[in-house]
Amino acid sequence: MPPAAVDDAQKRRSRARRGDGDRLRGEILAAADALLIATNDIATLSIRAVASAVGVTPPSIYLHFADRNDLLFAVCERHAIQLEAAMADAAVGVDDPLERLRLRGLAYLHYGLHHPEHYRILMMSRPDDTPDRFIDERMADVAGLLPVVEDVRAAIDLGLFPDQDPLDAAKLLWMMIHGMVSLLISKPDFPFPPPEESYQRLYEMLVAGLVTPARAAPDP
Amino acid sequence: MPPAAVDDAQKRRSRARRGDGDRLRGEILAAADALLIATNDIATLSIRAVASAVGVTPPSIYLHFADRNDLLFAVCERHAIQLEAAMADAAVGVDDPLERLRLRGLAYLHYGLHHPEHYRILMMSRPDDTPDRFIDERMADVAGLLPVVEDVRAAIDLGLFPDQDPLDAAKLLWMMIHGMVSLLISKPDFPFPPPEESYQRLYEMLVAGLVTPARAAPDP
DNA sequence: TGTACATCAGTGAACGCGCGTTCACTGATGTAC
DNA sequence: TGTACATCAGTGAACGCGCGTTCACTGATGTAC
Repeated sequence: MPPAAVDDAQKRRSRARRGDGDRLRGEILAAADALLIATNDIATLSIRAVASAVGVTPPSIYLHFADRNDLLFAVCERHAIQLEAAMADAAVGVDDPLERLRLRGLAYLHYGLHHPEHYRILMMSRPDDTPDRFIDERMADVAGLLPVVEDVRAAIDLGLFPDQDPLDAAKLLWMMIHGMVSLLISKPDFPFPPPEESYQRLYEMLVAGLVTPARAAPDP
Repeated sequence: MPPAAVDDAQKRRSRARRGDGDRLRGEILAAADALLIATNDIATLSIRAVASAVGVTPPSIYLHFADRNDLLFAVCERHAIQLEAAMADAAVGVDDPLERLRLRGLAYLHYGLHHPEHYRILMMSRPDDTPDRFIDERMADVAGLLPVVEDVRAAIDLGLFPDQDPLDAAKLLWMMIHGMVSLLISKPDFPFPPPEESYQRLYEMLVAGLVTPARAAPDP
């Protein structure tokens, strides 16, 4: 006789034990994530689709999430954490602040390209589609902005960058890498150069300036 | 007695004359545009909503557009032309290629900020939401990229820029200004510096480089 | 050890909605004679 | 100038769909005695 408690998850999940009412919550989030990766379309993340992927009826979702928006919010949270982690890992063991910045940006680029729909939700949603309060307080972390600010500050302290507001500089860097990621995502058929190449050129442009030194810093 | 042919447009439009079957088409596009500006949400651009705004029944739309996607495509076309015109006007009468580039970018920024939903459709849509074939052939013009390429080429010829592929450089510039516009649109509550200020700093960064000259071009 | 009861994770059916699209049609406008 | 007819811009009603959400419920799990 088959063990009844095995989570077969294919057609009908086993009922949660009294204690772990939160088990379903985790499964819902995982299913939503998988669905998002599979379809690459946030519109397919309907309550019904998620419920069916988990093997549960739609009303069950409401046991764990107030409404669809709340579910999407939770999914956002996961991705934000993933992106932050990727950016944090990228700079581990590297001392040069300039190189740290380059690597963080590269990690950001890769995250966006490998999780386009996640990135789209996080960074490209219509503001009113984003769950309430997600932007204001969370956004600075979401973008992984704080470590970048630290790197910029370190670069200034070392005399690598001219003196400037590190936070403003970090925001500007965010804008630029976001431009690259979001355009590559939205226009996949446009003949952009390979992402790594574009990134390298962006980096060089920023470091050296676009204009030939003769004009940038005229010799007296 | 009131003239019967007056287009009262409020409740029931007068029937088009035999010749100008295309009259309705123009009215549909205008209404779609107005609706988009008013609601700032492409989702409200349903066949029904547009028809009702024009004062016509939904099936009438199909007399002029194959389907909803086709209508959205036509709306895109309008906006693309607007954006191109704004960028073209911006550089009129200016000789310095660097200044031309700066002004074109500024016009792009302003267009995006003043028509966020138009910009969103043009540049931030999920690729499969964009009407077929709009991207590939049209996109280079849509972004107003060709004039930018010319300016970059001129800058190179004058020795202002180091020798490089002008088209690739233009694509990179596009990415950067797009990053600014799209992030400002998507995160209106995030404490970015004022757009003009960010733009000025971006421009300076590009021209002079982010890194202090000492490191960028070490003196022998 | 055995029974009555409370808990609460998950169900099944239904609601009302707005949507894109279709179809057979109507009736004013214009044309041929 | 007058009448029969063709054209075709626009209509009205309906289709089938998937959606978010609600409600009263069921029945296995755990607890009290």
